[in-house]
Formats: sequence, structure tokens, C-alpha cells
Amino acid sequence: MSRIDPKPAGGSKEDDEDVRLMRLVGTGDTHAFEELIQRHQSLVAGTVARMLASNSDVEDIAQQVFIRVWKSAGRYTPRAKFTTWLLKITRNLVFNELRRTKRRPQVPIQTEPDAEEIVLKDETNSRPDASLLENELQEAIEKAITELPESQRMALILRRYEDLSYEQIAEILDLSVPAIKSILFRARTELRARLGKYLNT
DNA sequence: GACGATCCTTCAGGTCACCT
DNA sequence: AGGTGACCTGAAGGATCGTC
Repeated sequence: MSRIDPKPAGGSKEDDEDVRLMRLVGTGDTHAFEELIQRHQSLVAGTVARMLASNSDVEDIAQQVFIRVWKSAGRYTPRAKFTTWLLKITRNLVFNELRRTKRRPQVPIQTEPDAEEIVLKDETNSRPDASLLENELQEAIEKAITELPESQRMALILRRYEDLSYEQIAEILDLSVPAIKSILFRARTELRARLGKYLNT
């Protein structure tokens, strides 16, 4: 079993509310638990979906995440942002699932058109066949991301889609901040290489 | 030819220094 | 804080060689 060991928290109002709810959950307050689920289920489900990209498993794993939150609530100490702790649990369960099934995501992940601006050229929209190219590019981006190694994919997702800081990503993935920088750099390099034909046209 | 041991190459991950 | 590149390290796989 993976260790959950949050570090000192920042302390926004959102965080404070999460901590308050977690303390109530720790006493067995089911209403607080329901509220906590409502507040974060889209974050968890979204992250699982992007990481796992298998619609059939997303709900199941998201459910497991909150079951683990419920079980751990009594021992929870707010030493990190609640969402960091929550995403660490999510990451552990997703990695377990990926290792259990020994597979890569099989269904393209959902990406916003502007989400991977790192590999898009501004000129794309000005071309006559822009929409066709955009669709093709979109598919290529999705495919390229799903083919990245687990750690690169997870770091990229947490950075681009969840907008987490390097420190938070490092905490969630159990790595140093420089390691995260390196992983993200390689992920972007890999994406550029895979999407080179779109960049060079 | 089959095998095991050793060496070499490649690649991903990590750290550090530096830049923006 | 975030991004980049050089460099180091370790693991994995392939190539080579010696022995049977």
C-alpha cells in the first residue's frame, strides 16, 4: 500500500473548507462526505479519465478514490493542500489499474483545442483547410499523449489540465521538482517530435 | 549449433545550473 | 515559478565471444 504523507499546506479558503469537511468525515459524518464528493468528483473523474482513458473504468476508480478518502479520513492530517492529497490517491489507484491491466489508454482522451498550445501553430486557423487539419491534428495530439510513458502523461495532465504547480505535481508523483521539470520537458519534446509534420507545414 | 557470460549501446529518469 | 539543456546513472536489450 502506498504511503500518503502530505506536506505543509498553503491555506486558501477552499483548502480550509476541505479540511473542515475532512475532519467531519473523520468523525463519520456522511453529509460532509457527500459534500466533499460533490466538490471534487469532477476533478477526480476528469483526472482518471485523462489518465486511463477507458470510460468503463473511470467511474469505478473515482468511486474507489472516495472510498479510500473515507477510510483514511480518521488519519488525515492537513499537511498539504487537500486536492494534492486527493490526486495522490487518484494517481496511486490509476497506476495500480494500469499495472494490473498492463495496458495503455485505448480510447482517445478528451482534450480542449487550446490545451496543447505547446505544439500548435498559430497559423493553423488561417489556412483554407483549417478545420480538416484541426481535426486531424486533434486526433494526432490525443494519440501522442496516450502513447507517452505513464509518468510523462500524468505530469502533463496534472500541469495542463488541472493547472497544478510543479511542487504539487512533484508531491503527487513522489518525485522532486527538478524531476518534474525534466519529465515535462521530455514529454513536450516527444510531442513535438510526434507532431512534427503539423509543426513544419 | 546451443548455451551462457560479458561487453556495448540505447534510452528513460534524475540532478544541477542557468535563463526568462 | 517555470522552462531548458548538459550531464550522469541505471536498466534493458542486442551483439559478440568463448565453451561445450
